[in-house]
Amino acid sequence: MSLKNYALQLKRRIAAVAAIHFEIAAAELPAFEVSPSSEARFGHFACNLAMQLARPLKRNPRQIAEELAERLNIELGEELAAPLAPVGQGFLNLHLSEHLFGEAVNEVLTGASPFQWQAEKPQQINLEYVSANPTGPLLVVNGRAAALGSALASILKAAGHSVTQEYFVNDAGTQVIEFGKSVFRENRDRYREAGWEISDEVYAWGDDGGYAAKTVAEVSESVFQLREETACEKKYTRSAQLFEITDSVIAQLEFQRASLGRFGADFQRFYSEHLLYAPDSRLPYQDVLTSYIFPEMLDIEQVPGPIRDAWHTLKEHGSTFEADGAIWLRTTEYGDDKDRVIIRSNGKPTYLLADIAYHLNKWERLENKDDSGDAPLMIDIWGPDHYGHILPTRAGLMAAGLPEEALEVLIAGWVTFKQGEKVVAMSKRKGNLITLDDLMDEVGVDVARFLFLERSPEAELEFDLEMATEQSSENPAYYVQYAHARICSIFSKALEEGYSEEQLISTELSKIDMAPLFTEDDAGRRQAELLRQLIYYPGVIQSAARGRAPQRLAHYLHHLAGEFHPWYKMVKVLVDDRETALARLALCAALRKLITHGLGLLGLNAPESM
RNA sequence: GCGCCCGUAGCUCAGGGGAUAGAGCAGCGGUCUUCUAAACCGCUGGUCGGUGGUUCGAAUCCACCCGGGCGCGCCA
Repeated sequence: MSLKNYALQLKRRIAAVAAIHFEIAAAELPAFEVSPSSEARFGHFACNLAMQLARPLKRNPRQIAEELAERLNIELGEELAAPLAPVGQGFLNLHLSEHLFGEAVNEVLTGASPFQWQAEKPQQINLEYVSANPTGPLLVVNGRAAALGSALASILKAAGHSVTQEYFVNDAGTQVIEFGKSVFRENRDRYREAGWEISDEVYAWGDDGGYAAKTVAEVSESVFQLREETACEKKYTRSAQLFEITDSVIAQLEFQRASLGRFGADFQRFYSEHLLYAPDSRLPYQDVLTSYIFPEMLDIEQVPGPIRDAWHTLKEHGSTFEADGAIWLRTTEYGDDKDRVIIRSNGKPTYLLADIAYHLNKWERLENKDDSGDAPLMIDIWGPDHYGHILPTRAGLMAAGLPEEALEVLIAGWVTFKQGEKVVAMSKRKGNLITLDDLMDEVGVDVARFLFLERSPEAELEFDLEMATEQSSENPAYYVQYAHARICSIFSKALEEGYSEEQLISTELSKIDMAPLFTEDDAGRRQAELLRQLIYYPGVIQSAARGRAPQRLAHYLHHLAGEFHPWYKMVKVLVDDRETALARLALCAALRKLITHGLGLLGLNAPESM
């Protein structure tokens, strides 16, 4: 039995048998499933083909199932623990032979990467997530996107795809000016106290910065230190304002990167928006701002970067028109409900054009990288306030000649907070927000990640801070991790009790006969159940990848731990009967490997003790 | 008004055509002399928002309605 695609193989064999028996071309067979059985009494896999055939054959599904069962009993032979027989309206439940589980455990214990799936159509995927403005610390919503994106990246890789994780830095919008002003507002008195010369006119520049003191506090401190350390003369001039802006943005990005690293989000690339104006550092960041962002008017033809190329591409495709002094894109031709401005009447590009340029750039990089011929894919994870942006962006990409499926957008749903009974409202302007760093300090990385990941991505999520902190011992993340710690503890104990190191390594345990596990008592039933869950694991990864649904993996692990703990309580692994003990140790070793792997995909640790 | 998301146990949420709808928390009662009690066992808790439809089969798909959230800028 190959653990990884056993269900798929079964399905193919069943399809082949059915096609011959019912004289239907294989391609004409109705869609059917060989899916994990919902309950242990329904065996290991359930097949609904007979029910699906009822309509095309215009026959009773039970009868179809009878005939199918007869054929399959010959085909599957000794792989089945009991002959197939129709159940309910025509289910065929496959009860697998015990010896297959020995093979499965063997594969888990000896395989280099036993859960790594070989995708039928491996894709080059660019996964972009978080991409918060560099104008403040990362917030909890960003944390949700970070958990989601990094877990999804791992899951997609485990499902056989190739994934690049990317972060878009919005460092070329008017917000960065606001941010620089706000930082200056916090720092100007500090400068003066430290003996800096600042004219009243320059001082007033910070008056109307739009960001709250708390939001810019961390960066202000850091920029002030930088000035003190690097200034030739203590004079704050008008031109120093430019550096107040760029240094603030750069410092903020560094803080964000630190938070992301601590949270376990591993990006291969941070793509700065200002590169869309001037790529390959042809112009330093400061010059991009002064040349293209600060001026009131802009001639886009003078912009040397991808943002102009994107405009040209759209124009060449005949998708643009001029009206009211602005350049518009005919997004309505691709399903949008209104056309969109891409170049304002002052010549400056809108965010939509920048976003199109950025995605075209990503797409080019993907195509250059992909030599397999399979369609590459861009997946973006956006905040919930960007729903309205999906249609225009996709329409823009289609207008530039990309296929509709090129971009897939996932929305990370709202996160609200509850402190006991009170709902905590957050506002960026007021500055009473909870940052990702706050959250990590309060509940820890593992708990935060698990709480985010066990929810479906787009649904709203209410985060009960009291529950996550005070009652953290009853947290689902710990519940799964504790299962792992207990298994590790069993192995330590085994060494104390006279088992040798050599005896307990995976390659040795893989040779153990698993037959002692299949007893007729409660212990045997629970052991069979653990093995049943074990063989579903690769399918769970596959399903989580295909559905972009990390919560399926989180729930699976939770459920598996929920099978393990009662068994652990009821059954002693290190019993006197050596054969039973070794079989149970082999089971534990396989479960440990699985849990470590699964937690790893979600970005959680698998601690050896707790 | 148009579009998207959501409505499932007291609370927070899974399940998104399949069999008797699940978990955590909260509540009640038990369990450490035995590999970790961050655990286990038992009990309590549901018209899956409503009404119609499609289907052998609907919490799941479709239509309409009710309720909650968000989006509909020459902002990002």
